[in-house]
Amino acid sequence: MTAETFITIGKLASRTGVAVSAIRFYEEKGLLQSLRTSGNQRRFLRSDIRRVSFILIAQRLGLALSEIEAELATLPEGRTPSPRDWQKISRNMRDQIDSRITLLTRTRAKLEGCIGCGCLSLQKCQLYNPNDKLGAAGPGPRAVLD
Amino acid sequence: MTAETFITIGKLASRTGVAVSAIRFYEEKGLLQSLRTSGNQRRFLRSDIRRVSFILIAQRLGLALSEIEAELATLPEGRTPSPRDWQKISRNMRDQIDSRITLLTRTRAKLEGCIGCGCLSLQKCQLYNPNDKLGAAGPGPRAVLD
DNA sequence: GCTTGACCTCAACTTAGCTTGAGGTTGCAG
DNA sequence: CTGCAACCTCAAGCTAAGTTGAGGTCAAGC
Repeated sequence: MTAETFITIGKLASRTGVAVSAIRFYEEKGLLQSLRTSGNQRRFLRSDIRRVSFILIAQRLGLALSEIEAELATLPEGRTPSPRDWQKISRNMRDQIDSRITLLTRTRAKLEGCIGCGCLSLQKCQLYNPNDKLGAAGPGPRAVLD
Repeated sequence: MTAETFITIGKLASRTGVAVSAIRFYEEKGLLQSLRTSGNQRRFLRSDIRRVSFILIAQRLGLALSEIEAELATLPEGRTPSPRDWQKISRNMRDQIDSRITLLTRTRAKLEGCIGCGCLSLQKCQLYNPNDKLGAAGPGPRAVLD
């Protein structure tokens, strides 16, 4: 017998550590696809384990599900992605990580000279008002560090 | 006339770039305190501008409001915090940033050797299953990269 | 001394990312 | 061929972090 190509939702859940309900949710959101048995049960590809793992890692990096969906959309639908497919997506990921590290490093540098010196309350503070446009229009705390 | 010690909610909002509704919300959550006029309007300390700025910066770093509240709780209530107070909190902050950078750096390193090589779907993958305890109890995708 | 913009409360709504529960069906092991 | 764990759908609920709106009050400038 050939190695089973399809796995149940429960198997996908236990292999990735996410709840069955979360997997259904991801599918609903378009991050996963599945086939159905004649009895209407989902069947996933083994390679979806990797796909879910990727979702988890990307979430860790702070990506929203919608952004993750965009990344995953570059993978071939329906067939098992090749290592090369994953490598490409992985490069994007590394770039995201790089820029997050850069941002954090810069923030840390500013923090040293800013909260430390007590200038945090001044409008000219670089850390929270980098472009001198506070009190701008629009709701939400969007004026900071963008 | 002495410089005004107290500012209105609108002033605090415009000086920090956050919405008035958000400031009320922060107060409700215990991140800010205010006095009231005889007519029941809020009056904040000027130093609350700094406090709100801190909230915004901390949010940027990914802290939840509840965590930020914990940080802020180490500041003196009711009186204007000294530069030294802020320096202390700023050190904590820097430590948090440091550990986030470390985590990202490690994740990047693993990503190189993991998604890149295609092992992401294997249970032994370090990246998504560092301690070999997948399928653990409890809801949510908590088994990954903790 | 009035007008008007800024302020007040309270309740309901929003988005993201899920979980929980009710009520019903499937599929595999014995 | 039966029992029961695992699956199904759909609706409702939850937390975080706010926003929006209704209905009403305050205070400061003319």
